Amino acid sequence: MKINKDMPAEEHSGPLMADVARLAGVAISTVSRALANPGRVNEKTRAKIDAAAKQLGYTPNAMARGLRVGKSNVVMIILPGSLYYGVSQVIPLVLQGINRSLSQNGYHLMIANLDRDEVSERHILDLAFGGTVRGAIILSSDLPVDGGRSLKDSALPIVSLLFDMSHVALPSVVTNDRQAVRDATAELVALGHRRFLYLAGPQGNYHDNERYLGAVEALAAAGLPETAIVRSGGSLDYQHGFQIGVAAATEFANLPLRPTAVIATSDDMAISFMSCVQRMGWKIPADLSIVSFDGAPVCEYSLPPLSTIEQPVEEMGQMAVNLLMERIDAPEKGAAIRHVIASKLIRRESFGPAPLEPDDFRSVRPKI
Amino acid sequence: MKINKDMPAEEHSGPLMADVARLAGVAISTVSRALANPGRVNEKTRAKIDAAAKQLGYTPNAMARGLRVGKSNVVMIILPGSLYYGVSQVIPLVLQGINRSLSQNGYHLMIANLDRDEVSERHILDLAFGGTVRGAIILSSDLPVDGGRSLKDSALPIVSLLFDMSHVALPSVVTNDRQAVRDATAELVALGHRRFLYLAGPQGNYHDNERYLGAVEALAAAGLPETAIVRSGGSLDYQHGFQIGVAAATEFANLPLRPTAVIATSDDMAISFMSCVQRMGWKIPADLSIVSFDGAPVCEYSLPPLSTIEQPVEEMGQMAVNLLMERIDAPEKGAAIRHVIASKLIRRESFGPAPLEPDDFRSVRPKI
DNA sequence: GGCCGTTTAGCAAACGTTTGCCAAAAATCG
DNA sequence: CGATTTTTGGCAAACGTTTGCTAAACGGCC
Repeated sequence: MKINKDMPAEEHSGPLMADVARLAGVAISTVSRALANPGRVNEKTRAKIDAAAKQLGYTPNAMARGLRVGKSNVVMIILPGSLYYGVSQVIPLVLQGINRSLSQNGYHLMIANLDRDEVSERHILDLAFGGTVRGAIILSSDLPVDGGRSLKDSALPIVSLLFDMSHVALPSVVTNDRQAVRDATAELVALGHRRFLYLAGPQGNYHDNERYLGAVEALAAAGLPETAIVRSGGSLDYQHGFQIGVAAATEFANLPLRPTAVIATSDDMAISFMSCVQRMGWKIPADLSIVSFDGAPVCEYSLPPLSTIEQPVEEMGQMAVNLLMERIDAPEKGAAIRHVIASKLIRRESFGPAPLEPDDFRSVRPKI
Repeated sequence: MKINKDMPAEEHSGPLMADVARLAGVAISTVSRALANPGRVNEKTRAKIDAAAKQLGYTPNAMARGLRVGKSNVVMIILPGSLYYGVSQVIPLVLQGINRSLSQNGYHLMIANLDRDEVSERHILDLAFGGTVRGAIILSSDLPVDGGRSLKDSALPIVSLLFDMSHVALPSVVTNDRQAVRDATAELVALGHRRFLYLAGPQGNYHDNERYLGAVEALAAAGLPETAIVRSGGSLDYQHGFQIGVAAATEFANLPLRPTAVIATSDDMAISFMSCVQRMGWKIPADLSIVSFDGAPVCEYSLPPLSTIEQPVEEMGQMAVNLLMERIDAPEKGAAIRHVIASKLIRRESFGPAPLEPDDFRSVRPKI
């Protein structure tokens, strides 16, 4: 007779492996082996066990297995906090791509939001150090820290997506931002543009630096002075990119020497910028060419359709997962590799030749 | 002497509760009580334990705890599959809202994609029956099923978000779609509109029915015939809503009796529709009024700004989480309640009086 | 029938917690 | 100061798997 000294799981619903074993007339260990290690067990018994399992609707308890083998089958994605500055348009695609790849590898996806508060950082570290997750994909340039613990110190395999974190030893999947902007800017120069406006994202953002540098390099290569480009935005105070575009529009309107081409760090800000300046009376692309970043589907349907430098996020997500899987299988293998995926400029109508400059272009302002 | 017969966790990184206990000079059980049950332990010992834990960087193993107590602290969100038909714009907001609420309750968020394939359904059921998740929030109208097992049969607390699933005993958080469309349509009627186009989402979608009925009811109330509204779209073949809008635009152009007002099931399709018809030469809102659904931030920056019926998704997510928490705490309490949250029409420029009808309106077609 | 090679049964020890129960200590009271 | 009540600490058994080991069962072969 069994003495029930403690009473933990009063509501433990499902069938156990022991039930399957009983029904199939085999030992528990055989069931375990049949379900996990193929080949370790006779095909006939295996079929019997499978049938029994199906009949009972048996599902192995993931926590028990995880505890025993010391591994989980969950990967977390750490999203930048409060949030999604420019990339809100593209987040669902990222998630979908990553989730699909993980599924194929038998993993599940957990979301962690890196808000700027202590609680969220603690939660992330609890997941990392508490054995809940097996690996992480991070979409932010700073790693969470909380009282002594730091993600960096964890043994957790991590790969960085969109941001280049190879300098802190994280394998990173990025696009060739700088190159892409350089090319796009060069094209704009070839189209006659001589004055540029750059819409920046959050201060110090990795992409910002890269992209801005790309533009600057292209100007230098064309023999244009550095003053040919004006940088706008760069505040962290905005909830999302749209607001940056709105602010930039008024800034644009007040510039004494108005640029004829705009390069935006994200589609969000380009869309709102474009909307505002058009309502102020400028024509796109007649007065102003615009090109932005991310390749959000909605760009195709703005007025005019927005040229954007597409980040192939699905492909990138897949690659990030692959890298993570490698890291999981062989933790020490390979130092931080930077994988660069080519982004490509999708040319749409927002992109055209520079307007002819009237002699008094300084005072030119369209009538509404 | 300890015999090491099996060798499971070769790489077990972190400190254990036993280490904390040793460092603090107390028993393991005391540590456990100190960390979990406040008040069950002397304040002084507690401080000692906290210090020791922090010094070691100790994080409790979630799987061990979960196994012992028979509960996890993970909730999954089941997203409609291949996917995000119309709501892609709004998914990040939903996720963020839900994640924030869950965090406050000490839960983590796991993503499950309900693609239409067997693998994804199996994964979801593994999560549900394998004890990995403690509850689920579902954004789809059909529940996953896989060989014998069905989500419906699981003891898992589930709440439905956006879709009314109260008829299958799931607490549901929805907006008053029908009412909102009825009101919006009535307003359009009052503005002189007499012919409507309705852009539908995937066939049989709950929202579609509701919203379409709302429009029909408004027409009936105004004494207009049912033929006053034309229904377009409704195919499942499109990857996302944008394509529905494009297809609807050509359909619109070919209608002999052109509608003067358009009601779209999602912002996505409204945006692409609007873009297309404007490029064909129609003026919005002069020739055509448009109103859509979801309240995506981007609507504010379309040209013209798009009127949209906002679904307060953050609030809805929060409510869904609250309902789920109730269900978790008291599984049998309360049958399937339907919580209706008011959506509100955000009136923007895409919404205006009906154009004056020339006598030969049948042949009217703007010149480009 | 004896021998050998596969399979499977059975056992038991983990994995790292939580928790009921009892003993010990501390606090309170007469 | 001893007795009684309250609080706190420690022991050990679970939670549901996996896995190494040994021994037994089974089948085929000479």
